[in-house]
Amino acid sequence: MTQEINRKDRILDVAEELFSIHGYDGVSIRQIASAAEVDVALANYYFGKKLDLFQAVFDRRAQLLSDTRQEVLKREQGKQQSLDQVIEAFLLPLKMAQQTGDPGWRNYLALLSYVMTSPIWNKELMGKVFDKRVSEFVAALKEIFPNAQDEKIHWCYHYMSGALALTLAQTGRIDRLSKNRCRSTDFDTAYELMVPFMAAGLREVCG
Amino acid sequence: MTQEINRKDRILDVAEELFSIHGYDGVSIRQIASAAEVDVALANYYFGKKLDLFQAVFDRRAQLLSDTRQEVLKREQGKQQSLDQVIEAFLLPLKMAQQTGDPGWRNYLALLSYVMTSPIWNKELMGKVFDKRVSEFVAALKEIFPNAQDEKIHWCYHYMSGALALTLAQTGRIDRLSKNRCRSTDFDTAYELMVPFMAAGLREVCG
DNA sequence: CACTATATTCAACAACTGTTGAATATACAA
DNA sequence: TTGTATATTCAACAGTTGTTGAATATAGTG
Repeated sequence: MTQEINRKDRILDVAEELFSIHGYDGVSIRQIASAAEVDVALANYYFGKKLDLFQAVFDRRAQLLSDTRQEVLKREQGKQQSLDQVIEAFLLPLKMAQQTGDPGWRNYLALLSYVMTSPIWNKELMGKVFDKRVSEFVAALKEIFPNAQDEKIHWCYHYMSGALALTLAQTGRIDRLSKNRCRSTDFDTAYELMVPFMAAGLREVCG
Repeated sequence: MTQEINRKDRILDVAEELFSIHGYDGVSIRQIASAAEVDVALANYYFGKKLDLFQAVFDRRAQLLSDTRQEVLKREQGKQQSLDQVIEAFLLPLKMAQQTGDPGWRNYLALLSYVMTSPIWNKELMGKVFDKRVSEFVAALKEIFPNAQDEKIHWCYHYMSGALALTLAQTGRIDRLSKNRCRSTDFDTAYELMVPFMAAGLREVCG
């Protein structure tokens, strides 16, 4: 036996991967069950309806991610941080998730991108867990730029959020455009350059 | 009669809207036909398979958008442009599309966002029409930053592309986070702030 | 052993899916 | 008028969808 993992988790893992690639409507429960080598009815037994399964997949790592983010922000709090440090702290949990080497996390980040960019899922799923942490991040930005208009700060976060979402999606487009000089899977470089890029943009618009 | 539009175009319009919201797998041909007040078989008569219909929807405005982009770039060529001007020229076709006031264009831009962020569709659809213009844009950036590493320029474009994609998606998230101080539908402000933001980021990373 | 809660399978349901071929209608040219 | 190309409808197909209830197995407890 290669790995001793229970069926319930295997269903979650497979669903996570397939949903992240094909989206909610692009995957059937039967496909998930088949890939997980499990009977169709078993997915229903554990998770209920298809929507609940999707929710369960999303929730599993969402809370963990949000908690890490809160922890990092609290740790750095009151330290008179620079703009670069604030941004870095915001990105750190994602960096950590990827650095575990767990392919499940990589799939989840792609799923997160799918949810972030979908007009339907965004409202339903992002609000519950992530919006609170984002508001804290925006508040930290406001402290750094006390004279900036709220709207400008929010638009800047929007740009950063978009850049992040496309990174997490791992579409392979940057590989194609750069003739393989850059890799969609190279999160390290993506984060490393993102920090000074976003900091400069913020200073320009809000400074 | 309120509007005299032929059924073929009406199918395209409806498909464009529904695909942009629910994605390819989230919409059935029957839903499209029903919303277009047309028989199911008629969609097949005009466009063939479902995949061909999706392709037709995507292609209809893609070429127009790419052509406008090329035209703008050519017009501005050899004018010793500033970085801001180059970025503005790149965004101009999208701005123009939105300023027509045609809701169809708005739907299409959301569909474009869906394609840009999907690992599956990206490869298949973005390459044919858009990648060429993007390469020209990246080349223009290289002229401005002749000493910058190729990879850095590509990553910067990646960030810009992500910010753009999330804007086109109109998810409503910025409305929620900013307590309605900002609007997802406010493309004018989004573009206006995006230019200095991206220019500053580029200068920081590539300058 | 018997009892019980959990886990898993099987078979089936009604609804919906994309697609098609034949039948019918419409428009237009000769 | 007739002939013909285009447009539109209708009915049906085989396959897939999410979901469920009953049957069976398994594991753990007394």
